[in-house]
Amino acid sequence: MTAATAQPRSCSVARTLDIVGEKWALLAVREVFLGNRKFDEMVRRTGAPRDTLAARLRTLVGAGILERRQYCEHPARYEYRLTDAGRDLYPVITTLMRWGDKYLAGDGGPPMVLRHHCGHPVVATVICEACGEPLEAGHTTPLTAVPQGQPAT
Amino acid sequence: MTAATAQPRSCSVARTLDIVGEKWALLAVREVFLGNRKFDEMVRRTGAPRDTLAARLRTLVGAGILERRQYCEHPARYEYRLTDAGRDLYPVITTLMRWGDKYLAGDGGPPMVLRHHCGHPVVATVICEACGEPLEAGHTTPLTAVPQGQPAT
DNA sequence: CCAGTCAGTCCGGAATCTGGACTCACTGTA
DNA sequence: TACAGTGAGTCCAGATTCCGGACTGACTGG
Repeated sequence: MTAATAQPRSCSVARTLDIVGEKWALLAVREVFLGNRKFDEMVRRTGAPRDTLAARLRTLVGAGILERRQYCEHPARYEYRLTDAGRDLYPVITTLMRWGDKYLAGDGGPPMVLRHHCGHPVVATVICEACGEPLEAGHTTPLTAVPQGQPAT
Repeated sequence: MTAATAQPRSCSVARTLDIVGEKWALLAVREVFLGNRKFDEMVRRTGAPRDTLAARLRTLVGAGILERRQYCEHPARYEYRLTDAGRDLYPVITTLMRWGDKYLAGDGGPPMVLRHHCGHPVVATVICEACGEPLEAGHTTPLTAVPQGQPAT
């Protein structure tokens, strides 16, 4: 057994991406955050193939991120609601959004702006909970037995 | 033309996911953050198929997130480094990590811990840059012409 | 009666993913 | 000199997934 057979790193990022690491999954969650909880509405707003979206929603429900709830008996109609775990994905969505706003906005700025209840447009910033300082790559070091390379640039 | 033909929402989240909305892409970026800049090392640490990783790295370089740099002439050897845009993905990675730490950690807690230079383990928190308050789904409302549903739960 | 909504399923072809083998061009060890 | 190992990929064929569009079934509203 040489170094070539080293096992992949076990890490929360990888585990999380196994569930939501796919375009349509996260876009479905975005839609629910925006208040669109119905299947057809999500299809229209995301542009996902109906088949694929149905599969993703099943995964998300199975993972405890969304809850499928019947809101009408005849005919049977369902809506998808965020669980606590789903609501905790909000930071992921907003940080993705901020990155896109910065690097992919065309002329005329970001295509969608959220307003925070403080009155300002939402600009999501990530801080270290302990000290309140903005998190930067160079300011963190891994604390694991698994060998790492040099700390990030 | 009925409502059924409504165009998908144009949004920074969707645009960003077109680039990094795939498991291996983000795991490759994670590796570079951890200091592993070489192709073979990334293959080992992520577990990605070499082919797929090579394709993702090309995409990431094309998108300006990574930079492919030759560090040895004979034989030709390359490493991948983060650009400014790549470094700005750190918040995305850390928020994904926090979610996984909370919902997917098995017994014995998170598989990897980062230490912030303040001395504490990193716990990434997202705040509104304007007011400093933690961002929550219920505290934001979309400001767009595109029709939305009811605000998120 | 007709159109529309809603929540999907079904289909077949296209695209992508996967693991493994293979290629060069070295370097380091025996 | 031979052999093993590293590094950065490419190539392949089979499996899987994705995609768009058509379809279903149970309604509602005009």
